[in-house]
Amino acid sequence: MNVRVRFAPSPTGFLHIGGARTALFNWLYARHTGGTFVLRVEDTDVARNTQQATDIILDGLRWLGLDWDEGPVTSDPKGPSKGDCGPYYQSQRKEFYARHVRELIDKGCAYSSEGAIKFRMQREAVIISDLVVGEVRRELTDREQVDPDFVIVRSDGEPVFHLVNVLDDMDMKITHVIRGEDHLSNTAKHIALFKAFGVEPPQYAHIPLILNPDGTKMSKRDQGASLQSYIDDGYAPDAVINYLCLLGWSPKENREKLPIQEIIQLFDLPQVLRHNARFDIDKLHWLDGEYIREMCAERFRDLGVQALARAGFNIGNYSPEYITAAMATCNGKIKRFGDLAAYGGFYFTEEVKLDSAVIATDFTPESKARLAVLRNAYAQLADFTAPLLETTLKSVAKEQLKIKPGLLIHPTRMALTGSTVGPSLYHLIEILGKGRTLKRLDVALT
RNA sequence: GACCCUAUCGUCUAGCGGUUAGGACACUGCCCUUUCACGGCGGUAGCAGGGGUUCGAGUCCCCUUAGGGUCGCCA
Repeated sequence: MNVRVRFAPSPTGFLHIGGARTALFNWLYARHTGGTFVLRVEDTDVARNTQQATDIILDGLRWLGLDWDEGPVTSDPKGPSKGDCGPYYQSQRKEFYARHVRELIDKGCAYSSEGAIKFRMQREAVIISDLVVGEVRRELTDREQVDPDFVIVRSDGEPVFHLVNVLDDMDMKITHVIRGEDHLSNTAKHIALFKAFGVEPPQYAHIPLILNPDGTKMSKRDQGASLQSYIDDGYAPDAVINYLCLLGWSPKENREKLPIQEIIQLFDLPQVLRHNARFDIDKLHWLDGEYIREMCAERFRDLGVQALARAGFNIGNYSPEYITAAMATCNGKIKRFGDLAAYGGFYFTEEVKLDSAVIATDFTPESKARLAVLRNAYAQLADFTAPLLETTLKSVAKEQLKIKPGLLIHPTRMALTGSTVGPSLYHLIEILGKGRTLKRLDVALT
């Protein structure tokens, strides 16, 4: 059987991290089985859905590297698409829905009620055979006992989610519906709808939800709910993907970090866990650091430059060689690119900001006197390279000042970078160059 | 209120009747070290509770409790 799965987001203006994982699991299953990954945009709510909102979805999926085999090419509902089951925007499928609603009415499966059209739902329990959860016998709730029928077309003529979702899955020949567990109860309605159309329902796989760290449902407004926040904080997409895979699924054998190709190979639906998982930002942070550390110098530099540009640095003012060298000293030291500005931003600003508290503690008259000695020693160096900078500093400390190098190292770092943490001191000085180094030392000495 | 799902360290998980209950993140002790980070060696911490089944239960069954989801003219 040719597997066909789909991700069917509604353009609400942001891509939920849980939605991103649903997309990921669909994508993984498609890639694992050699099937087809379809993207369908459920833009039935005209008032709320804008092209801009759709771009957020498309760009988010692209950022994650989740390419779709069928679906829209642009955020324009009337624009081009790939695949034979289009249009892939629900706003463009009105005729199709209307036709099938008539079919339901003709069959006696649906009827008008107060201007809306309702589906005649069965009263018996529905058996849902789920690849993840197992067999579920879904009984009617007390309210449903009173009226099991549900609206499929609103009184304003707009078809509702349950109907269009089923109709499109049917039309797009979706074989496996992989979605959040919040849809499990609704699946009874969907199965009944499929039956009414005389079509065999797809296989279902309801995956557990991603919860907040405190165990509550992660809603739009919660911290970290939007994929955009991870993009903004400078996480690497492959790290985010890897982390998301670890929520509700395990590669076993005590493995945590593994390449996407291997995940594709190992991933399968029956092994997906049944219980919800809390989002652990600390672990993502760690994983991201692992990915960043293994980046080649070029990728690190390029992503670093992007992050600094986002943070407002004018890196265009510096030479490519300078940028490359500066970035090389930060490579492997940060855990996410959002931290780069604080870590290596001093390379790209002409004035180091020293707060008054630091000046009071680090630049006492005593330490200033020591710094002045170092400044003069450095001023006489013709060769401003790391090994010489190191031996010079150490000899100034030990032989001239008779102190431990650390007492000189720390104020020097503070004067040059404005921070107690940062890249290797001597390499940083070499890159900064004699001009900037002396200038910054002078500023600290005043 | 009803219906559905779920339950191993704080968190993510391995475990699929017999284990000293393993790993990772986080936290933490020591070592390394010019900072930070990395790395190395340790440590704290878990089977929600109660009944069964069984020679034997984290693993199977039931109940309770707790958490999550659903019951919309939202998706």
